[in-house]
Amino acid sequence: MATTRTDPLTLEVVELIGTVVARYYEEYDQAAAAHSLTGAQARVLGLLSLEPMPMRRIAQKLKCEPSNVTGIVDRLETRGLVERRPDPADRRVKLAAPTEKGIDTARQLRESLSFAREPLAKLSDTDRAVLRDLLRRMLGVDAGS
Amino acid sequence: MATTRTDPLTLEVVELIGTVVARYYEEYDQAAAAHSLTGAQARVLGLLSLEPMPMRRIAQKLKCEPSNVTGIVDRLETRGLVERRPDPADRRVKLAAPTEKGIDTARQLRESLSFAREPLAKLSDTDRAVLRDLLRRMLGVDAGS
DNA sequence: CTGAATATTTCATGTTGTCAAGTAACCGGG
DNA sequence: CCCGGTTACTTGACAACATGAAATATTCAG
Repeated sequence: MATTRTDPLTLEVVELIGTVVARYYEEYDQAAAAHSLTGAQARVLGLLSLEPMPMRRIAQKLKCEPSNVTGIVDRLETRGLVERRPDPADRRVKLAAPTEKGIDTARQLRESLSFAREPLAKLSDTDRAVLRDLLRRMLGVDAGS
Repeated sequence: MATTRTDPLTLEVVELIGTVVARYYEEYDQAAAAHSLTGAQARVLGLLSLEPMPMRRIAQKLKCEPSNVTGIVDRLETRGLVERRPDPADRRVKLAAPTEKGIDTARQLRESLSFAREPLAKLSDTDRAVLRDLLRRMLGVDAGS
């Protein structure tokens, strides 16, 4: 622990990761803003474009209160990007699902996210594989995932 | 660009980085919350603990409007963590500087940020050096920085 | 000295976030 | 069947964060 604070290598890596995080958010918000969406709205729309899901689960994914999701989905619904459907299996549940327009917007969003291109383009395939392995180990992800 | 969307290796790396970003923010907010600070407040306090600076510059660092910074510094000032000082060189400018209590809080915050320890501890020194080099190249940072 | 530019604040407004309370629906044991 | 506990979602009140426009004070160039 004393090591952690004083080790310059670790400090630099942490700082670099901080820079990556900042750039990631910056690009994400920019891409969202280009569609007049906030970051939170873009994130929810992205989630739903993979698979419609109950409000509850959106809150779990976003790590926030369900009441918060109500508002975000409200705004997406007002803009015609998302709709609420009843869950045939449980009438308490409302499934949020993207409309066609929502799916299209989500696709454009994904494509305009230059993060995947810009910084990673500077690395060779081998480099990327090494980076992947390091990140996996760092995050404790098993290779199968 | 078609490459970017279809290359599974790149996609996985982007996803891993997304996970890193999420975990980074999660830990940051947790550490801040432990001191009853919001993420934004902790970030500003961290900035100022390195060096007092004008409101304007805080806004530039945070990439937000100066009027926003007014509120955040207001709240930090109310809690006695930060104070506004006149800039002797320019009477328009107000320098935000941490109080002793603020410096102490910032130090505790830095130390409680386990991100540096937890995930990176899983890597050897050699691994960390490789990771550092990859991130540097990815971000286009010159080694001297 | 005058007028443009800069630093900060204030105000109005909208989004995100929490928490507590309310409504509707499920589900188990009697 | 029905009753109590749980779950899903919404609503309302409130704080923080974010933007933009307008106001104030100061600097600076001409």
